Amino acid sequence: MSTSTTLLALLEPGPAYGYTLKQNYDRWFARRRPLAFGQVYSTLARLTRDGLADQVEVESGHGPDRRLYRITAQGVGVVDEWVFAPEPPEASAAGTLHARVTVALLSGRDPADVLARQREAHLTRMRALQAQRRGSTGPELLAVTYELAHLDADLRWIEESGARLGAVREQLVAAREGDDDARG
Amino acid sequence: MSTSTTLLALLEPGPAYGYTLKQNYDRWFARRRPLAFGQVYSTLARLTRDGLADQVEVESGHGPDRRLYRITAQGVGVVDEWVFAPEPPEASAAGTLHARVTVALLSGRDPADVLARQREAHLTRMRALQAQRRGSTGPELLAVTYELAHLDADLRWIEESGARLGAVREQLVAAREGDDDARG
DNA sequence: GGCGACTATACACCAGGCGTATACGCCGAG
DNA sequence: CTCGGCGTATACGCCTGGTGTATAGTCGCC
Repeated sequence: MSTSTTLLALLEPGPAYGYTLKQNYDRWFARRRPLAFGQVYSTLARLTRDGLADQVEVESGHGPDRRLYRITAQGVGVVDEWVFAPEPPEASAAGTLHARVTVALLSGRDPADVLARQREAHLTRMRALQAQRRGSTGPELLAVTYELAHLDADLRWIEESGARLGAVREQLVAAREGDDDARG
Repeated sequence: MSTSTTLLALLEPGPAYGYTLKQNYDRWFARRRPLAFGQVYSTLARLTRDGLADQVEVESGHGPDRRLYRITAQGVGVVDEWVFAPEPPEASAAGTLHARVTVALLSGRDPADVLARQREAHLTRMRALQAQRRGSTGPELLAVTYELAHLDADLRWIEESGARLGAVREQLVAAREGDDDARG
């Protein structure tokens, strides 16, 4: 939902072609999630079908038809809602790190190793971002800061969890023994 | 990739039916991402096709055929790699909050309002989690702590960004004026 | 005069995800 | 005893999102 709504939002300042839309997208959001040309057109088709955008003009002649898309009033409503509606709770912690640690615990792999490797990768990435941050202003500064904040959150969690792994493992074993589930 | 690998990992302790697999999944990961029954079977089909799992037995007679699935050696390798490989950088900041603030800035909506609403929602959620946390041990404590850490990261970013919004907006307007792009 | 870069779109395909249909057994209410 | 609901178990169809590739004209340049 996020990608299509983002594209829709980029139509708000005025009508645009799929191609220019993609260029604008790259300018602001490529850092967060790269986007293929192909997807722009399928997304525009869906938005049109759903009444959130419409084709204002089809300019034919030189090359392929150029289709000018415009956001509808309904589309503006959707963007509006998306922008201001707080994220639902579960989306806040969507990373896979926690899942990976859980799997390690369940499968007898060493979770401390998982944490250690992730910690190294994060530290490397943070150093790069901190360097980049010093030269940044405006929107880029916002983006860099956002990523740094979440890497930092992961690091704190890594420290805290690392200290607790022993206790967690015991809990888990106990929980499993309470089972007697049907397993071949 | 994460969901299918997670299911695969749950096959490691021993062969299982799709149904029991889903129950096990719910037990450990439902908090993070709910999973429909339907998806379990299509995922198992893909895993089988790709040689990461195979059918060990088809038990027919009472009701629908019960199919027992087993992880293959290759499957174990895939889980192993996934568990220990650090997440790629871009995945760390996958939330939409930053995107929503950017859209607000681009579209003339009030980004401070976006931040304020998200802040309220986060604070509410955090109070609930902190209460839950006091009664938690083991794996659940890990999960709660993980989410809390990321909510906290968002809050810090919200504070920091809020103070900088004026400067960011200027940067953004300047960048746009440097354009003269082909727009309607 | 042909080659590459840029503008512009369409199409086919795959994975992931959601809802619903199907089928059997068991158990309690009436 | 039978009917309906619940638990076990799987299959199927459909949609969204995402990726790659084909197509086609235009422009500049050597």
